[in-house]
Amino acid sequence: MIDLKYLQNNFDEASARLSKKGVAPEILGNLKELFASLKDANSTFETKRAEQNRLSKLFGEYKQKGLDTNEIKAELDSLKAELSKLQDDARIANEDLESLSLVIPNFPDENVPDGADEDDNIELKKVLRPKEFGFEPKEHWDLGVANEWIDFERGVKLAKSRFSVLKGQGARLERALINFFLDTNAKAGFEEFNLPLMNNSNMLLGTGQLPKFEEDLFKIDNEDLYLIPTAEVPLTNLYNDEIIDSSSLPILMTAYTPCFRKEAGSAGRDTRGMIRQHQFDKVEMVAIAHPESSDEIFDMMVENASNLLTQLGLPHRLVLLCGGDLGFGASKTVDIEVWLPGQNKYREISSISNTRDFQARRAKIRYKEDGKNSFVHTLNGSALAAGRTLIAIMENYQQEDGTIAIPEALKSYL
RNA sequence: GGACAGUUGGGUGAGUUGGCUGAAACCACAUCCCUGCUAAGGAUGCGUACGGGAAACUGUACCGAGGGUUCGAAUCCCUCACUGUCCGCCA
Repeated sequence: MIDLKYLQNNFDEASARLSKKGVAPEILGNLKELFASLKDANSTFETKRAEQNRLSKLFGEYKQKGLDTNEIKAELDSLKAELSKLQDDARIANEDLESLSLVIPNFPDENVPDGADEDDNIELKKVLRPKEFGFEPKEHWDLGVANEWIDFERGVKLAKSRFSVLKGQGARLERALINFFLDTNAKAGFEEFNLPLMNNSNMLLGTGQLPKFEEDLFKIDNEDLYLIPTAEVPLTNLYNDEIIDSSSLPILMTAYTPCFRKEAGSAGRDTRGMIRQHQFDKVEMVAIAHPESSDEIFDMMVENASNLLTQLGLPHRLVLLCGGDLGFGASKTVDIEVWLPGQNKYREISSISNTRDFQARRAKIRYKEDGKNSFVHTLNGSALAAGRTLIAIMENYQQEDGTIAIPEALKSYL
């Protein structure tokens, strides 16, 4: 959630910043008005309520002393009627404000480039050079089936399309990757967690998946529970509604979880292969940071994720997302894209974002410093998406005879 | 799934014949004093959010959530959620 006081006091600046994300100024104008009318409604209500409290107390005292209370009673009766309406007004104003403010995206950082979509993203750097194959490199779905690492048909039989089965060496390799990621993250200072894979709606609201993106989530029938689309949700919300002593910051966390996504808006995209699945394995990093150090931690997280690919010998590049491609809650995002020789292109394998205080406001995560409470900054990033890393290994380490070599860094894990 | 009990501030835990309790007491924590040796004693402070005020301070809301009764509810009533214990079932 954006800072509504800031919006109110710096409207032009705020709306210029949000236009980068394609938010129309009129919508922000509405938001500002709703905020003003909530304050109005509250203050009217509070004044009357104070009066009621005062008279009510007096009423009690009169009763005790056996004085005549008729006059006070009459006043209180009329106040009561008034208050019930004022309270409704305030409640409605609050609901209106909330329903709009929760679907307004976060401000992009100043240095986020303008742009509409991924074509306007900026490549920051390339790491490792794609190797030359002396033959035509195959795509992972061919390699996966030929080596009996992936069984697409049976995945569909068990569930539906966009589900697959890993088997034998493929399954072992993915498990090795997960362990390698977790161990490496731990060395970088991230504490490991094992988390509920279903979270309630308030948690999804906290990290920003709800209310706007409900159609992307798998919901459990008759329960206030959703399958998590990323470990960012439970990790960040570990501190939901908590106040952290500033001396404990930053808090660095990592977790392996399966992730579940409906991919509602992706019909027809990546239908073949294992790139875009309803369920996939991912190791996530989350940081809860002091606002002053969140940029530094962001860079460290990008470095850490990139380093994982480097250790695996996988060529990749870092991309700074433009305003139009930036996610709902992010103020800044660097994507890491791994080279897939079979597809002959770079594909996203990690996305590291600083949401600044956007999620912290929704999830009420604060830190206490010198007796004062302020919102923390929250950051998240994949390190890494295990399924896509497996794909990258298959395509980059394929050999002319169709078999797949094992990266040196993983050998101790197999 | 069945039965009973419970849900109060960072923790333990009073308050359940409705108003003097946003909340005792104790612990923890912070600052200070005393004192001195790895202890003890004393003083003060110490929930969150929003609003007013330069500040001191002050108004409103919050005692699991929502609704009701009442001039007034942590305290009475209803619904729901969660937790604990016992039983059943189970990896």
